[in-house]
Amino acid sequence: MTSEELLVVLAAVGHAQRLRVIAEIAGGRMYVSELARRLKMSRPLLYMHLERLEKAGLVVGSLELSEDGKALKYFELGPFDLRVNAETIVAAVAADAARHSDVKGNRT
Amino acid sequence: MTSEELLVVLAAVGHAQRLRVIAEIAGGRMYVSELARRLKMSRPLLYMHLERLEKAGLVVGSLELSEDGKALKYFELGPFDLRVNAETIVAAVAADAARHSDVKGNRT
DNA sequence: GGCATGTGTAAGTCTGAACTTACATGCTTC
DNA sequence: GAAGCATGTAAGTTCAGACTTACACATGCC
Repeated sequence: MTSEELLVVLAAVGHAQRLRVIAEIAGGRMYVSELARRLKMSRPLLYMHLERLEKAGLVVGSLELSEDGKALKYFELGPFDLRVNAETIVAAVAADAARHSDVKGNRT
Repeated sequence: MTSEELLVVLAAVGHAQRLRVIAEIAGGRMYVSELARRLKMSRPLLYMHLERLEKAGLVVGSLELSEDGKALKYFELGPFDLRVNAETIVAAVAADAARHSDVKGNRT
């Protein structure tokens, strides 16, 4: 895992609103508008956060059609279990250095 | 652990420069100016990052006197091993809610 | 004294993320 | 066709954090 990949996750999870989003979704999948009401957050804002979380692989969204024909975008938690310690971080940063010297796909 | 405490750590670690700082210090304790040279980062900037990391408990600083009388501020890694998963996050957010209702120190 | 090396901080800029308001679209139901 | 509820996005503002330059101060050495 490169530090870039690690950062995407850490930066995504390092925000109060997004922690709340994750905690809420952890209780079960939910569509965006419903989630916005629960968290008392504007929908566009929630949208932004969800995008960020999704890019980090922390949540997964899927657009579905409800029985009464409404399009609902459901989100649920993606599987993640990250360990944050010196070892993880050193490995990630080292992976960057490796990638930089690894210009043409040759491995060390 | 409240989400606030969790956020201090996650936000601290969720930054490229600070990951580099941690990775560098992981190789052994080092004083600020030396660290700044290694990372090719201005000292005041590094200072800011170190403060942030220290507040999060990720690094520990100690001002020491070198043999030739110079004051050197050494930093080393603090012990940390954080698990980032749904469980951790839910627990942290729940801790907040508990604290809010827990106005007078009574526990649920 | 002057220069090197170190710590510590103040003040300012600048950029990107967070957040708001607003509007487009689509589908039902009355 | 108007109202209600949903998704999706565009445009603007606001603000905190990142970053720079600059300075004050101390010590050791030539």
